[in-house]
Amino acid sequence: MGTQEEKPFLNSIAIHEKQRGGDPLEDIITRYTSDRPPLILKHEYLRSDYVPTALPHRTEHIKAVGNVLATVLRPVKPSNLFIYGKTGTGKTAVCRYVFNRLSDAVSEKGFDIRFVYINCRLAGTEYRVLSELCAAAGVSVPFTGVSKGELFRRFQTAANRLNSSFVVCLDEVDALVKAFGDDLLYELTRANIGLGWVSLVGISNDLLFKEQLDPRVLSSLSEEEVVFQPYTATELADILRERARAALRPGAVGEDVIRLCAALAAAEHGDARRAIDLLRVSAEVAEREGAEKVEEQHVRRAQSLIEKGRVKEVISSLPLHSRLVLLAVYTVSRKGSETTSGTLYNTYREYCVSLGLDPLTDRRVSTLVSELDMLGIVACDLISYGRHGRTRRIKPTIPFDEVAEILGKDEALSQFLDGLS
DNA sequence: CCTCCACCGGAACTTACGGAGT
DNA sequence: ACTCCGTAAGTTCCGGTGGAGG
Repeated sequence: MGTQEEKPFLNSIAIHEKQRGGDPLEDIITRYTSDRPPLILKHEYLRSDYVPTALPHRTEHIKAVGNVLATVLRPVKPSNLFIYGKTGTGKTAVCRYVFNRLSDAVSEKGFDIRFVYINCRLAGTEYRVLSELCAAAGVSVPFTGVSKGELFRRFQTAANRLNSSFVVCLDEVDALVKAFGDDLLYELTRANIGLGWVSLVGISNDLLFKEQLDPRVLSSLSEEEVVFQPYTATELADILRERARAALRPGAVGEDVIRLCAALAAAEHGDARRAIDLLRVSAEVAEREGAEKVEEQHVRRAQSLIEKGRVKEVISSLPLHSRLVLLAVYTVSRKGSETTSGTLYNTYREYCVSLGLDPLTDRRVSTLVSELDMLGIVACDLISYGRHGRTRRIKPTIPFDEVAEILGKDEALSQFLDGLS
């Protein structure tokens, strides 16, 4: 969920393309075999996870992070470091950039200091974070079956034997702590591995995250802190200009398109990742059309494409009961009545009964609704009807047709949509 | 001012499952 | 074959709670 990796936008675009008479592939083939160089020369430079050699407007941050970690070159254990900032402010890119440089410098000097980057949200569990640590220490561990304590012990013995030290970056560490508490962080900050040491670089995009930490963990983890501010529209434009220069055919994007992408992304918290995604998809749209250059209309289309793609992706990966709940939200609100937890649950239960399914409890449905809320496909607020109780009011956030289109693909669900669109 | 509805949401517990180790 | 472990989904239990109506 959340941020998107590479998406097959290409397919959906290709399908929408009108078929003219004759060979439907002819257009495409001539386009791809023509002598004219393609719009996009280097796809990888337009991926948001690519770490460029230069990071515009982040020199100060690179210096700050570098200053803290540079003691590895002595080699002395660096202070633990905490990095805060919203999504797409360059935290990950800066961290990886510094890691790359320092890792080279360290191996030139012949020290065995290993730089490990772990994304806690992608790893998902404490167990998998630990197993990535073990992998960095050169021990392979089973996917499951061993206790966390055992895993930690294996990491320590391996590190001990190698006599090496670690700088571990825990990206999106707030996700880990929210789900599993800060025990692992506590263990790591005081890990004792013989002559070596473990330094932590925690990255969080939740600014209130600190409050969830045990004071002991907090004090040792944030010996040093660096805060990342969101990019402004002009800064985003600089970033996009860099990427476009590296990735696209010269002259393929005008200044107006860069500015537009930057402005659209800046409106959404100055998220550089979104800005770059937007530019990439815009270029892809233009490319597929055989356009000479990327125009404003391509950007607009790319934006709605990204949004639709996100919604579709999220909804179609929902488990059955969540989809039934979602369906109930949209059908009830379609009938005009206000959707409260009670009415929602009743409709949901009817659907379950007519499908021959055991309905989940209201408590469970309540958390499913919260999940849908967090995914942004419904919107909830808590209201009180006084004597008549307190409940959540659940409102749809996406046009009914779009949801109906996606949910309707399921035979079982489409029957409930009949006569509503 | 107090009551009491119709839920919310935290926490502990249960069940099912799949893999490891022995 | 059997035990131990982690994960995921779900249930049971229960202590709140904002505010219209008494």
